[in-house]
Amino acid sequence: MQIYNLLFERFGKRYWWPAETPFEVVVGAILTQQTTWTNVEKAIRNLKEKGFLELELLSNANENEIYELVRPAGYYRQKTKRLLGVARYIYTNYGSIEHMLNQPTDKVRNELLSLNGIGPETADSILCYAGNHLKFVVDAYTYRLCNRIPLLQIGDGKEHAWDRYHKVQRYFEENMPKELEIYREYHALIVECGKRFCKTKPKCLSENNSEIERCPISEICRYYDIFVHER
DNA sequence: ACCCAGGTGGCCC
DNA sequence: GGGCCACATGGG
Repeated sequence: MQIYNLLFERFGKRYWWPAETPFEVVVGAILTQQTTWTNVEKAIRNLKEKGFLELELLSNANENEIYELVRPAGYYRQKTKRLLGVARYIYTNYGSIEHMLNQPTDKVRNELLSLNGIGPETADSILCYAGNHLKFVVDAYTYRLCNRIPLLQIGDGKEHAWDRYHKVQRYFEENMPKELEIYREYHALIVECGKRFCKTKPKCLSENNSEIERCPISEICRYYDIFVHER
């Protein structure tokens, strides 16, 4: 939790997830896969203008009328299909995302995971930010943080991706308060820190010294008396 | 002209 | 059950 505090002091409250409704979280979670949020915002804006952030309308939509709206978010054909598939599932089985989320965590999670286009990170994002479920979201930045501190050496490879995901998730969940606000802010703080300092080339651990001084990961390492060297 | 982004699923051996 | 690869746009 010292890590959380250090990140919080540095970046402050993030107010995640940036969305007006739970269903918008679902849409955003799918669109943001392997894509920058600024591109996702454009697609969300397009969908919102046409009213497609409303479940019934989206689930009755045709792929061809969605393609162009989703295009700025990249992978637009694939994401359109996934969006429609998920919307149709929720609409026909529950009528609303809130109704679907109003069930035990594990049941919703397994159901989400069975849908095409929803893997562990997307499922947990929906549970944590659209619902009120205590599920910590793990992403690429979380792995990098674990590796670089080093907190939980986990590697960067794609092998055993699911095992690795749940290993990291369990580690965080076992070591943090069971509070929704902390779950939400912590992941958001890791993303913010990652966007600035944890690119694939570890800027914070190399190049100029002023960046090293300003990098919270360096502070964290200093706090834990871990010697950080070039890698 | 590269490289990368808040992943996921499918196919091949 | 791994190890690759397609998916695609926009910004640094």
